[in-house]
Amino acid sequence: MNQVREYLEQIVALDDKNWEVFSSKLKKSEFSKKTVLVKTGQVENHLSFIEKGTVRFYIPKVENDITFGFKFENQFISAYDSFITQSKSQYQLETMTPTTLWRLTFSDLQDIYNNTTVGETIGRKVAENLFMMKTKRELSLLNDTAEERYLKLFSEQKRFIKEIPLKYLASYIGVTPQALSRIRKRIS
Amino acid sequence: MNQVREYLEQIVALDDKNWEVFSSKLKKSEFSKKTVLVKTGQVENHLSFIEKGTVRFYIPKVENDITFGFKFENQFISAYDSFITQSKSQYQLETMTPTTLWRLTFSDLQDIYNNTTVGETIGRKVAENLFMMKTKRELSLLNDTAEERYLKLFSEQKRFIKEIPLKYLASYIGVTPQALSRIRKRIS
DNA sequence: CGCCGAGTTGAACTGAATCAAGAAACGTGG
DNA sequence: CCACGTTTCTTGATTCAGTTCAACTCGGCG
Repeated sequence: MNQVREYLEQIVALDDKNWEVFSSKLKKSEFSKKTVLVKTGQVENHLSFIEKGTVRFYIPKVENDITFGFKFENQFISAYDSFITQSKSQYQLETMTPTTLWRLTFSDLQDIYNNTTVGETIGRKVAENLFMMKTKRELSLLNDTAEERYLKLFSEQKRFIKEIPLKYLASYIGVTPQALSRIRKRIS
Repeated sequence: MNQVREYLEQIVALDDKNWEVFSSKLKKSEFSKKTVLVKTGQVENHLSFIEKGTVRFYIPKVENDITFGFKFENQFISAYDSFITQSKSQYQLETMTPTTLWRLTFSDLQDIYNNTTVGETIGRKVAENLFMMKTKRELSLLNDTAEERYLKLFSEQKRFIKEIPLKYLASYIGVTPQALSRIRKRIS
């Protein structure tokens, strides 16, 4: 739980009273590998902080899923569009390893927004960060080759990337598994 | 200015007192066609609402710019990452037509965050919306063909798209102008 | 009127998709 | 803990969408 506080304090000053409200809502949950946390068509009801584990974001497809994100320990996860609009999710979240989460429900979060002085600020800054990351990603998809995206990913997240199956990485980069296999061969 | 209030009221309930604080900061500016509003390397100091006009988001390149967005009347614009982090912008904004903006500076916005009850909520919801739009775009870039992206754009923004030069649309869709020219020919 | 940028069209080339088959790794039950 | 079956990864051959280079047309505006 300290990990959560540390994370939040990077974003905004957090006194004990605010943290008290926030932390009183957090519930710890453990999930085994390959657990689907949010299914398409369901409404996301959680904002979760990963204490330990890896989570994949994807649109399920008969043949190959479209994987568009990975999150690791010390990051927040959610099918955030579904969560904030409380409408059906278009994509799924699934654990890739045994995973420990600290979770907040939608109504918990509304309470925090209403009963803390910093809740809205945290919410805003989190959304701003998400937006900036997506902007970076958009430009990478428009601008970089598949090979460049792979190399970037590798240099930024080496530790985790090595543990992710090639077929998911391929989809994230925007190519087929065969193509990524050949890219790897070429650059090694 | 009423347009701004109407826009904000779609996001959050806004009483006269809050609106008073907000609107007292707004300054109207007019720009001629092809004016660069933010240059790469500069820090964005404005959050602006388009009363009238069209603005293009792009990374300037010697040969072909990378155009990654268009905004039209009744939308907010900003090199938002630069604005919120107050660091150098990686991209530029440029008017494509004569444009009228209602503008807020960074410090104006901080005042609003501090002196209104709804400022932070608006900030959060705006960021959340930006995030959702980028998510949609990311999935389109991963999932759709260039042709599908063109058709979607066309069906969503027909009115404006017809006025945008092909070479910018091509870049936005992720292909060369020649390729888009052929796509158009094929589907017409 | 002439020029220049924007758009179109053609031809050759290329990176990645697709189809296919075999090798390696993985997990599950006996 | 091994054996089998399934999934993942690799490699090859073919196809295809889009790039690149180049030439030509069109329309605006200086």
